[in-house]
Amino acid sequence: MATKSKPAVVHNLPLNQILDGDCIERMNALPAGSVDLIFADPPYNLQLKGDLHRPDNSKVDAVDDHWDQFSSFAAYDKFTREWLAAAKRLLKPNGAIWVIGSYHNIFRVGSALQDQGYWMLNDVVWRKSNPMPNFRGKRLTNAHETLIWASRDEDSKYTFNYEALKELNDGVQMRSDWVLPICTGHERLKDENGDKAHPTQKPESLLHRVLIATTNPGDVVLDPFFGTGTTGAVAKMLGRDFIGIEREEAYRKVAEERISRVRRFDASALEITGSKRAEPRVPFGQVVERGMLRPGEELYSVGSRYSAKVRADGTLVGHEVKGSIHQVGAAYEGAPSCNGWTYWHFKRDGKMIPIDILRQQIRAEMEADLGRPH
Amino acid sequence: MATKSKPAVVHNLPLNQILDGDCIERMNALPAGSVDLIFADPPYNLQLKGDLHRPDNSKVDAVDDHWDQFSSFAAYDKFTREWLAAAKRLLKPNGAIWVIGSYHNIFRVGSALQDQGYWMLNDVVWRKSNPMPNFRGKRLTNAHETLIWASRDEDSKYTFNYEALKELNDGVQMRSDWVLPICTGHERLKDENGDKAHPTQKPESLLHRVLIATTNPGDVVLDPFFGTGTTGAVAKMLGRDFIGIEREEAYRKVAEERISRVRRFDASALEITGSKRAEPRVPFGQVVERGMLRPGEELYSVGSRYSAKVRADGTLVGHEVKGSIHQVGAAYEGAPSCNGWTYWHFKRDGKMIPIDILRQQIRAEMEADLGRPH
DNA sequence: ATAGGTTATGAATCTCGAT
DNA sequence: TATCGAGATTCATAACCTA
Repeated sequence: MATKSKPAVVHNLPLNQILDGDCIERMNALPAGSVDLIFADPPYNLQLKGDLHRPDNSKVDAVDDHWDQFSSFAAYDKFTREWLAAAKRLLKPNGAIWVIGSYHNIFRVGSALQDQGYWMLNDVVWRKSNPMPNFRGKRLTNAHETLIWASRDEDSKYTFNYEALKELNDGVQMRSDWVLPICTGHERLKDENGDKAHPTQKPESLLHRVLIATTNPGDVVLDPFFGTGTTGAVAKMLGRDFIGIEREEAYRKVAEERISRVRRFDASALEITGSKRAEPRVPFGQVVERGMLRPGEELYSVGSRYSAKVRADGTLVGHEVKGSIHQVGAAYEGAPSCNGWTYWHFKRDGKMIPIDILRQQIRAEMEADLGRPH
Repeated sequence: MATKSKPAVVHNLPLNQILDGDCIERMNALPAGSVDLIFADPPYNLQLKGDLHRPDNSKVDAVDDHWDQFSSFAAYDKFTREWLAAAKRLLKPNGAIWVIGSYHNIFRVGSALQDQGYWMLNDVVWRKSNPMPNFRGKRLTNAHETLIWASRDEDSKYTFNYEALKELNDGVQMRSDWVLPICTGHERLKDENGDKAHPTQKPESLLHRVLIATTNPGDVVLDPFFGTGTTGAVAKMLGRDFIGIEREEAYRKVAEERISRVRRFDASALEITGSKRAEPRVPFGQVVERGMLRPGEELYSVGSRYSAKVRADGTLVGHEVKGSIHQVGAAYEGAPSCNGWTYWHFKRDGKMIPIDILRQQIRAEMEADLGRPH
């Protein structure tokens, strides 16, 4: 219960500390209307059945911790409504909340927020640049999580640093979808055995954006599911005060140690994120989906030597070959590889036009598009 | 109520028609368990206060239609639960549903789906490449909408064309975030005055992806909030049957006219990349029976690390193990399972050849026998 | 030292038909 | 309805290892 970097005086709040115990009881013991922002990463209530193995037969290290077990939706809803009510009481009138979740729980959380009179400002999609794939090929890769940003009341004058976020986003408005990598490498905290200290540690980049967007220096940020303390670490860096609540001793210990190592940034030291992006990859299927080429339409190689027909899934069928634009081109040419974008042409008004033109159109739209997060 | 392109016989379903009236009543009048997929774009229950003006003072043409007005969350929930229940009754046991929405309503919809026993498969984010900017700078640009894909029951054997979607995405598995432009240009339907015919017309590219992913040709797709008929138009193109329900006369008229102009793609363009799971099963014993491998011959794992001997009944004997090609491979690797077809190799002229080659030969012969060239 | 190849791993509601 | 066994299935990134 240490990790102090500043005396706790205002409202008698236990600032920059990690409280132990149950988050609902702890929140109810704090003074009402004293917190500027709450960031919450509650249990997701995953309902996993058996083990899952990768195609190489290695076992996936699943989230099977006791704190993620609920007996029913009703039990999960009860828990959710109780902690959200405690959170609302704690917020200042102009305070706001962020909650992160997946499709297992976020719809329950969102409904509860609305029912309790929170005012939804945005739902934000964290698009993971490196998600875990779907190993059995039975669903889409679960490549995102959802955050809800809501103010305490409909008429709250919430904090939103529009200009700062615009700067973070190369001068255009920040969108509701954020591309950020998951937490790995040195940032990922390990326990004594070298295993991950927490199964669901969030990346600091995510908290960085949340806190820059919706708090000011000196604000009090509370995290009722503190875990290994990402919220506290980023809050300290950015000159915000935090209050953490975490009932697992092991997590608290890791978090305290972590936060003690964090240095507060100079006011001038705010991070610049200006990584150049490679040209975005455009799947040929998008050309078909967007109706730029129709299923059934013929494509031709240079000189019309070969032709193949477009299918609805973005593959080609030719003479005894089918596959991607690259594969069919390579097969015809007897070559090990082939750039289908420059190889294939379509006919318009008697003219042969390379399909790469269509890719360029799509890329132009993507460029024109507002917002290039990250 | 026309737009027929095929006689309605199966189950006496009104195929390829647009029904008028209330969607709940209409759905309840159709036979239970008769529909493969439901795509629903229900009212979003937007809570707009006054008019919204752009910085140049032009007025934003908001969704303020009477059908989007609900007096409370309770009223919206009641409506949602009623139409979802009617939809569930209509679905075949292996049927599935898609619902699209925004943060105003999707949390209500998601909770209702879970409460009614639908089984969530993915939430999908439609990331708009060209969203409307946020004019007031008080929030993030609302640049996405959310779709929920759920099967009727937890144990439904739902349709998912994994390989086709992988092709659509340039050979890597499709993710849960889809970047697609909003509906504009020629695709956006206009009324007699040149105004948009429907405030929330969805892009055909979105429906294309949904229908390719989760239906097969000939499936019946129902859309209870048909609007201007994007679902019907794309279903017709892709050789699926549709049933539309729409209570607004004006929308029905636009939709009928629109769908009548759509041409179905020919069958060969609708064939998509298939699944290996659908290939006929070949017992390893057939390889031995046909003399492609002889009893007593040695098989080797990759790198010749392990070997085993073929027996006359199509089992293998190795070092202290015997059983199927899969069992012996799994035992050697200490793995929970093993695909013996790709694990084992035989030697010919000093080269190691995977036994899966032999299975492919047998399958090719089986195809030839059926008189189906290719 | 560097380049290149190999291995490890991440909030996951992850098979299906025959018996 | 439960059990059994065939056999289908992965992407991005960082750490580690080898030449």
